[in-house]
Amino acid sequence: MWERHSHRKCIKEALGRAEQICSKRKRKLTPIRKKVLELTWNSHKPIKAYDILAQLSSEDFIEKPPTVYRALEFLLENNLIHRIESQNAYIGCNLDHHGLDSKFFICDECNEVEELIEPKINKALTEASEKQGFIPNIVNVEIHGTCAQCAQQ
Amino acid sequence: MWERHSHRKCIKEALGRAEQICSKRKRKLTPIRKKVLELTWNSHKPIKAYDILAQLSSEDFIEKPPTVYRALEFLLENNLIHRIESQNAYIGCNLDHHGLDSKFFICDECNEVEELIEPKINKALTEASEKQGFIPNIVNVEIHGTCAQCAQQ
DNA sequence: TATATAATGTTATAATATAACGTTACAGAT
DNA sequence: ATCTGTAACGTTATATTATAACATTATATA
Repeated sequence: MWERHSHRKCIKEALGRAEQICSKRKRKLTPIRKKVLELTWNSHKPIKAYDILAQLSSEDFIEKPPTVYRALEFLLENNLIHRIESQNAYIGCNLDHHGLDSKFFICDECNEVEELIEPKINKALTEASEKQGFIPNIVNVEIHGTCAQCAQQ
Repeated sequence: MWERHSHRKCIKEALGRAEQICSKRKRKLTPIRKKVLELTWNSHKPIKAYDILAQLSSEDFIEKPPTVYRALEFLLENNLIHRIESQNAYIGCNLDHHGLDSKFFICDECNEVEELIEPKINKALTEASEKQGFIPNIVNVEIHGTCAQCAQQ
């Protein structure tokens, strides 16, 4: 899926967008937060909290779990990253979320994750909720399987 | 949602169904597995592995983590329970799954969980997958919000 | 009965995450 | 410019969730 894209540009865009969002919301994208965000963009694969920790340690950042979890919390709150629940891992987000919903294709072969926006899925979810009288707040959809790239091989 | 149902009957049905499924598949529903399954049915709220452990200890069962996790693994494999990923918790399942997909309404007020089967959601998910060339295997949908019961209050 | 496999027992430890409290940085009020 | 409150970060400790690895026991069936 991603093998030909310019990933450097990808990271740069993500960071630029993060700066914008934070300044709009008057939140600070501090060096630590920025670094953690960068690490979630190192690839299109989810990264684990303790792997982030290890990477920070190898640079001149402080290396205690709370540092990482606080940065992750901040980034999650601002929709700059998401948590892949089925993997206890985190991944950068570059989409505009209307609501608090996210949906992922997770390839079990190469472990790449692609986030998608698909109004038809949202519509089906909303309708099902209404049918139950359930008022949805946060929706998370994780679809595990094989990506197009890996399926070809 | 559930306040008026006969929960004893609910558990009994779940256990009966589990016996059937296991015998059909030639898998053994041993005392430990049965007990763990029962505990996931104690309420319609997800239960944590270490809470199961605590309950087992208070009876005459052995009380080590692997015991519980093995039982959970067996029950998961046979679709007798599901894992609520956003809570690291487990809940009994009484539905027939055609594929490896599950969808939950999770009430953030009372913590009750309702599993649903909704072909329209599956259709939307399948179509989105096809559009990407993604071959889905396991699908998990967790919808957090407020249930009808709690919304009324 | 022999034997292979499944299930369980047991010890230890890995992996993930948070509590609690102290210190520093910084924005806005005076 | 200083005061002051809040946000951010540092630090220690510990809680929570899960698995590895190997020993023992139970069970089915050849």
